[in-house]
Amino acid sequence: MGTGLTESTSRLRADARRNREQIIAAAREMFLEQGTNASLEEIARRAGVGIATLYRRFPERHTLVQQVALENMALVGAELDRATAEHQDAWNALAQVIRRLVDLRVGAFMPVLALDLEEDMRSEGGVLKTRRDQLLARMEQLVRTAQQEGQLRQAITPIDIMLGIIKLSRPLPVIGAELNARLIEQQLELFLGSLHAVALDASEPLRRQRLTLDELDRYLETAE
Amino acid sequence: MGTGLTESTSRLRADARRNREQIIAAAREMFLEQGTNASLEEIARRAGVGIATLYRRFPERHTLVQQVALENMALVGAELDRATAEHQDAWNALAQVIRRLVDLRVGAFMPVLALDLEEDMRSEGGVLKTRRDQLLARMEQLVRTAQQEGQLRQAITPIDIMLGIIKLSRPLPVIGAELNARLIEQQLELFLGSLHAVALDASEPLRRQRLTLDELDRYLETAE
Amino acid sequence: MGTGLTESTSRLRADARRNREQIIAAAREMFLEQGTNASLEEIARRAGVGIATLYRRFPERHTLVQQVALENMALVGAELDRATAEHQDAWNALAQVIRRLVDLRVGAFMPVLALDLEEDMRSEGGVLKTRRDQLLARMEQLVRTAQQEGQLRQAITPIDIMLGIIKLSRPLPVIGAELNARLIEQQLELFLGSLHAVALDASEPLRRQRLTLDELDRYLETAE
Amino acid sequence: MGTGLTESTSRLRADARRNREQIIAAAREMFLEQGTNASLEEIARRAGVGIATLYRRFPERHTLVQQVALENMALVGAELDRATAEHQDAWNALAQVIRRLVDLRVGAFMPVLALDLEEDMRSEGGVLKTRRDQLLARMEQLVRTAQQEGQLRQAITPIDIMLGIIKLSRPLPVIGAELNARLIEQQLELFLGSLHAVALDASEPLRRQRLTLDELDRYLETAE
DNA sequence: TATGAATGAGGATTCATTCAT
DNA sequence: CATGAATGAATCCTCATTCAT
Repeated sequence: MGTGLTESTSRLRADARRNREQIIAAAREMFLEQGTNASLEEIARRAGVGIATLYRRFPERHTLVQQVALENMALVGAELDRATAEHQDAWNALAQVIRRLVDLRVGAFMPVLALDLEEDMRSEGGVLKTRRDQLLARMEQLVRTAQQEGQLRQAITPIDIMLGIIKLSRPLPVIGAELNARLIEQQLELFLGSLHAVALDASEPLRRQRLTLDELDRYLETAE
Repeated sequence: MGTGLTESTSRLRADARRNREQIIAAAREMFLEQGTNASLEEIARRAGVGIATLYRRFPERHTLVQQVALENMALVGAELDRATAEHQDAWNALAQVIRRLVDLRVGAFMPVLALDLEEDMRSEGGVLKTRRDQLLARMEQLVRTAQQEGQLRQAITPIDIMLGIIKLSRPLPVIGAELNARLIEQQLELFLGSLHAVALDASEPLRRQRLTLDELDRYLETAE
Repeated sequence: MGTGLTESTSRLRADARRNREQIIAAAREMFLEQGTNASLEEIARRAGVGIATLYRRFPERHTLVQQVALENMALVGAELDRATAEHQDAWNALAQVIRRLVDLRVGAFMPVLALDLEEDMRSEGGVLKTRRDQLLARMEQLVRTAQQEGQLRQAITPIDIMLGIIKLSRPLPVIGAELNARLIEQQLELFLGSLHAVALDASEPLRRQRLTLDELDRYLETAE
Repeated sequence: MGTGLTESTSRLRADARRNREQIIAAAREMFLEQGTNASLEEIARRAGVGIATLYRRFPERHTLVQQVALENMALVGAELDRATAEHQDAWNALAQVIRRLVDLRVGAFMPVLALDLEEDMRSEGGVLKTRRDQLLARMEQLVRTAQQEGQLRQAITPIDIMLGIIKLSRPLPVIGAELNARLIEQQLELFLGSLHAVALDASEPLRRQRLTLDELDRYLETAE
């Protein structure tokens, strides 16, 4: 319920808060395009603020990455609530949450794994770690239930799921956010299929739009 | 057969050839550790040559990446031969080839996708493109056959497979080559499972060693 | 008496005066540790006020340096009174004043020399210059008398004395205030000896604690 | 004799060596004017080379400071030889060496004391430390002998001498090299006087040109 | 009046890339 | 051919200083 970092935020001056939000928005974009090593100066430029303003809010690159991740996690938390409310069975709830985590690219903001404890533990009471562990705990719960339901393959571990999310989320360099989005969508259902335990009919279609080679080429040409 | 870049190579002086090989070996290492944006100067250093020597052989970073990829592809070509020779059924041959491509991290050297046509077409007669298309053609053949066999899900396209290979191959930054190897291995069988059409028993184990959270943490601690 | 800056000070609101004093205290500390180029923001932080508050009181770094020096000078003025009251002979009075000036590090706050006339003349009626000239005048008086007494070497000028004080007072960077204090003490008596005219017995001890190499090393190790 | 760093230098390409020398010359100037934290970019500019060239030769600021100090020390070593050859008595030899050390501003290049062991020990086999210790050893020898001769005050330690040299050598900021030179000269003889054990006649003049207040003011005005 | 916010400028440092030997 | 030298451009980061609340 909105504790922690988010609170201190609400005491900012109006203009400062707007700046903060613009920076985070720009950062999310850039990180998704170029990875978390994207140029901070470029982020500031896109956000329409001076570089020093960015540094005032986020003294280290790490802090900025964290905040973006945190905001995403908050969203995911809400989605978890919704997914469990909307779905009777654990498998469908789990699948929906995975889709959300991938859509928000949460994994893209955890370069040294979602499991990179080191930095997080130090920083401000480990808020990020705490949040992530809450998510993980709920996910583990879903995993176990889904396996009891017989819908999730027994061999799957939460690590598999986090890793899959991270690998899916990481953007390929150079090709731009749009194509990356298309590619991620392309692979997502495949990944979900690899988790699902139900007997697959060889001919069963994937729940997605098919990406053709032609379409791919068209993206690459415009990206150039 | 054997056209293109490889040929000109054989006309190099003995020492020049040795240099070339050392550079490529060093580059492969560095690219796997740090991605294809790794410092060229550092590559030259590891190879034991001057930076200018590297530039003489590989006038652009792109050229170097290509060469590493090419060498890998040659190996994969051979593996394709072997796989089809060794396996009666297309599915098992395909699976073996995918394993090889991932093991060699071919995808890691295709930052702008294996499908990045643009640069390749310009460069020296598009050797890379040609080679890749040969591989793709053979792979498409396998895909179709495996689907006729009823072993490969109908919905799968060659693009899915290439994308999967690329995403699997890309190393996560910072955590080192060793842990990356472990993680890739971890996900590989999962990916193969997502392709396979056979009815899965929910309890069927994956063909792999399970990575535990503890083990993961141990890696991260030493990496630090 | 009591003209200039000091007066306007007394008209400040109570809290404003407290702020002013805290800033000056923090500034003295920082200047002694890091020189007069120390970060103003850090000074404000130590003083517990906002940076803008500091700027309101001291629109330029120069002003702040001046004020610290001025406060010190006031103290020294009082010491001059006391020294001449307590000592019959000019030499001992002079020596005591020099000790006080060094102890208060007056010289450390005169980066462009106590003799830097330029800035001072412009600033608020040259208060600093006036005060300093008063001190210098009294010191010159002492110098002349001490020379007539035959206790101070004839060749010595007030400039020598001011210079000596300044050079002694300036802290060496990086090594911290404590070791600097020790080193200054170490050299002070040596300096006084260089002024004194009395025939020195080669074996006469200096009035000070001897600093050994070992002790010095210990300081440096902890400072690290 | 000429071992260590100096040698590797001689294998540089002709133009590279010239650059190196220009950088060191510019650095010496700047360090004397502004201290060892002077802007490296400005040094490169004055030396007429690009900033990266400076970094190639001197990867850390520390290295550059060291080299300047080393070159000075080599000169001082030679002077030590000459001083002991030219002077029968230890006192006069010692005094001459002190004058040389101050003239070359050796102390100005030892911000954390000539005794700053830490950094030096790490760097390239501690060449600087070795050199300095050689000088110190010879100086200690002179100190002892001069005390036995009855010319040097018993209470004086080598630390006193090094400290004096350092404090004398450190330039006052802002006022430029020329005035600093004048001021140092002004105080040098005073310092030597503080060491000497002979009975001083109160009226004995110092061996130096007297600096008047008027002259000082003239310097400051032009410096502005 | 007191404050935090915002900003630009300047310095450090690293690389890709071209040149001279 | 092989090399090391030189360079500029880009980024990170810190401060002094001014503005808006």
